[in-house]
Amino acid sequence: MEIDKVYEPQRFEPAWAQWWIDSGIFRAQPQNPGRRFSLVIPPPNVTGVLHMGHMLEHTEIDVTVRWHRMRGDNTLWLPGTDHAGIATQMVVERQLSAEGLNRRDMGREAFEERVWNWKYESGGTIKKQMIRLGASCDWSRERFTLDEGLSRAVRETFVRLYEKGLLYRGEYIINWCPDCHTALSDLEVVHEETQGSLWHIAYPVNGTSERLVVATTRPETMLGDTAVAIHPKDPRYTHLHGKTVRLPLMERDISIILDDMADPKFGTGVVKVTPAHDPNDFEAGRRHNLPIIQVIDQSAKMTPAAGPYAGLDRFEARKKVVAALQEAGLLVKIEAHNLSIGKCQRSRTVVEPLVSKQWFVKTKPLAEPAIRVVEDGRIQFIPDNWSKTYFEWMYNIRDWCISRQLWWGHRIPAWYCSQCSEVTVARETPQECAHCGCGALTQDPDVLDTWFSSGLWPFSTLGWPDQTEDLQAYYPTTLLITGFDILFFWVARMVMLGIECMGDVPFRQVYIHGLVRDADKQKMSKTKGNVVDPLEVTEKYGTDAVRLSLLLGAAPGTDIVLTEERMESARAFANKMWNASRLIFMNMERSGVGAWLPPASESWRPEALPDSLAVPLEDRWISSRLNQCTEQVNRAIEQYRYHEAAQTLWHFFWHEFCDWYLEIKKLRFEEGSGLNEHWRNLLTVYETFLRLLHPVMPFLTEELWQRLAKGIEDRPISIAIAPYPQFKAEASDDVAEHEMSVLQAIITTARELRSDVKADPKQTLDGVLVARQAVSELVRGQLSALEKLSRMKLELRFSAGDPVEGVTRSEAEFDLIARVSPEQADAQRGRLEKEIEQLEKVIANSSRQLGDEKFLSRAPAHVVDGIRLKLADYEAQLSKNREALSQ
RNA sequence: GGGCGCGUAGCUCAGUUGGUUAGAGCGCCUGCUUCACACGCAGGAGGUCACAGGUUCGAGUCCUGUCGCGCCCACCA
Repeated sequence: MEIDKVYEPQRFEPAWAQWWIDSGIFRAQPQNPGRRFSLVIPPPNVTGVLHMGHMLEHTEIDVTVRWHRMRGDNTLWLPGTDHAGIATQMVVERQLSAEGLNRRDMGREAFEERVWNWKYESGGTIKKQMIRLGASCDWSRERFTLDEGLSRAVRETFVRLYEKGLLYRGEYIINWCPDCHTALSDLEVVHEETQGSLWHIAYPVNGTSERLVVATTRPETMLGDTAVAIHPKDPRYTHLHGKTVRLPLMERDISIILDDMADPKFGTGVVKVTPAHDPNDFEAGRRHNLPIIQVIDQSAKMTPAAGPYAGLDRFEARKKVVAALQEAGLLVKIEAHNLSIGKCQRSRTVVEPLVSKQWFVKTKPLAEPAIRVVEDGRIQFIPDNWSKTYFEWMYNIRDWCISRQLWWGHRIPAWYCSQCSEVTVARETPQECAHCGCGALTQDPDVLDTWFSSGLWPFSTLGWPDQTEDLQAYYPTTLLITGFDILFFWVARMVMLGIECMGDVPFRQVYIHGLVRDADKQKMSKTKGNVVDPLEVTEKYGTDAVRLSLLLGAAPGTDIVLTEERMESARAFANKMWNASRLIFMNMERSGVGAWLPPASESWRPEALPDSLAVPLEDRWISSRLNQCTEQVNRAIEQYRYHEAAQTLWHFFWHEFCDWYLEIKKLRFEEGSGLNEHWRNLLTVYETFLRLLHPVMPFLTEELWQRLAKGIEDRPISIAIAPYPQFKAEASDDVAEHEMSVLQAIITTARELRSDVKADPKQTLDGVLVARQAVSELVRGQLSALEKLSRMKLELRFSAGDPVEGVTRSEAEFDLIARVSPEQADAQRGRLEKEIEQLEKVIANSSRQLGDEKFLSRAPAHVVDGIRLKLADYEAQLSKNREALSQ
């Protein structure tokens, strides 16, 4: 059989496997309990995978499940959100394939350049310019969206919310990005701590000689001031209430208002009020019916209302304003001041609060039931503390600005009548105004926030608003796995919209995994350049190895550190898997064992050898261990403790199956008796383990399983649809586990002994094994295995007998004596002394506890008994060691 | 300002309801190319679990405080 000595994933992982590191184990489960945790990997005929945006754009490799389904065109489709980036990439990928190219061959940079060019050519920039010129735009933007079904769902939702009065269009102050030329939701604004200044400006009070000094971080906005505010109880200023001040530079009289917004302890206690350019001031303006004067426009240039400063950039205007104030002697002082300024998440431009007409969702009525379902436990967060974060946000939620002035996205299904100015909201393009009946309708040029449509994902992907079979079967789904970075953006909105549109929660549990971070624990980001490219590392280490290292790091509540070292060690495990399999396959060939699979539905209880009717100890042992492993893995997966599952699998295979079981089986094959039964037992365990490991390493296990099962008819087409191993109480074998642990102890002791006396590795040592009565049968039966694995020629005794020259090591069940020269024996003393020291320590510890009345009376019996037993062990061993040392 | 979390071996981290000599991977040291695997095998060193109190028969684990670090949210001009 030709199998490479070193694991080379490229040889058997299909090209699309590289896209596949983040699913399989993590999936939403259909409600049908019979199909719980059926593992899915794509059948062999799948030729391409379109992946979620986070892989391509953000390159945060989150270990995420996404419910997916097959499309008729042989493409595995992971329905994601409708980010324009994905849509664009999909279009470009199609173009490439028409040209006989693919993105992997052309490399990441070339591909991204091409994506960018296409975006550019297709109108992104043109649209921007058109907006700047004030032209209307009639682009059919929906051509960029992924799915007509989703567009329908979006329109349906919009209309429903509108009809229920949960949507409104209003003039409010919103976050505006002057570079992207669009409104942003609060969440899309990132705050950055910046060193700024606090300018103190004097406003002369009319009719007095007094001046009110205001403190501001944005002096240029003073051009749009329509009031100054003082605290109603601030004794310094209350006498000025009712008077007006003269707004410097603009020479406009504005009123003095009383408002809580002015904090007497901050600055001078006087606040300038610019309703057009500050959210706080906007609210204050509403309260006091102040006029709104917009002095900065959508491109962050000063408007004609700014008088002499019109046309200037806002930062330029700031300098000029400050200079003019200085000249007028109205600039009292400038203080250094740290403030956090809002920047656009996408373009990093400083956000300008602007008053404009936008669509908003009333979120309070949506948030209330969304809070309740988490309180009631109908949705459960894992780890649970995320629900606190969720509540925190939900309780303080503010209305959600959903209109965007971007060139892609779902267009808002609202039309404005040029006759009566009323709004018509409709699922399909209306022919006439719903209010006056005229036909002069213009559709709202804006599109919806991408998270609006993303929030519909749990049911829009299932065919909603149609009542499809999918919807019946899969909504609500059981589990969502995601990163906390989109808890508010996405998860919270799915919950709100799911309850609103479907009347039920979209999922029962939300598993929040950590973010993947680099070796320095930094969040991966393109700008930092610390991105681990999944394509590169899967190419280098293999998909399964990358996946395994992600899983090993995926402890709940912690971030996942992805380093080359971890991936190397995961690859080493894959290689171990590969080579152990090689050993098995080569020996199968040698023994003339053909393809073979155990009956999948049956227990893996090992079979007896015909000659003795005895079941080989190693088979009973490994079966019991595998059963334990199965239980632990199943439980770990159920509890989302993936790192534990992966580690358990690792330990079982490497340190039990390979280190002990295969080593013993190799000896059996040398002996050459009862081969069929040995094979049957070995392959049963091996095959079961492949199935157990499959969700963690889908490709490797599929490959090995297919080789094992080659030529067998009437079997599952893939390991993926073979049943997942389950714990079987009757498969536990405590006797075998104990007996095996004795054998392991003897062999380990022998190896330590060899090492201590610096025995030549090639030399077989002579020795005596004194076994206690309880294990006499065992060691007699397993003598040849003991001798080979310990490289000792052992004389078996069941009582001390004649004294033996050499070094002695003792355990509860046996003494092991190696015949060595006195010089070699001396080398052993160090270990004995150290062991004695340790034993004395733990004995003192245990004795102290057992002598403590309070401990005896209050500790549970099993703890006390456990310590008693241990103490007896320690003492026995201590005396043996002292004896050995005194020889 | 509010909220969440972290500090355990040189490094990266596990440690489930408090209980018997605190674990893993990587790295390090010694020996070994033994015909599955040097991406390996065998053996080994290395931790007063950030610090200080408290609860308890018993604390890495629970409570309080201190120090150090990280993240999220927030309209202090």
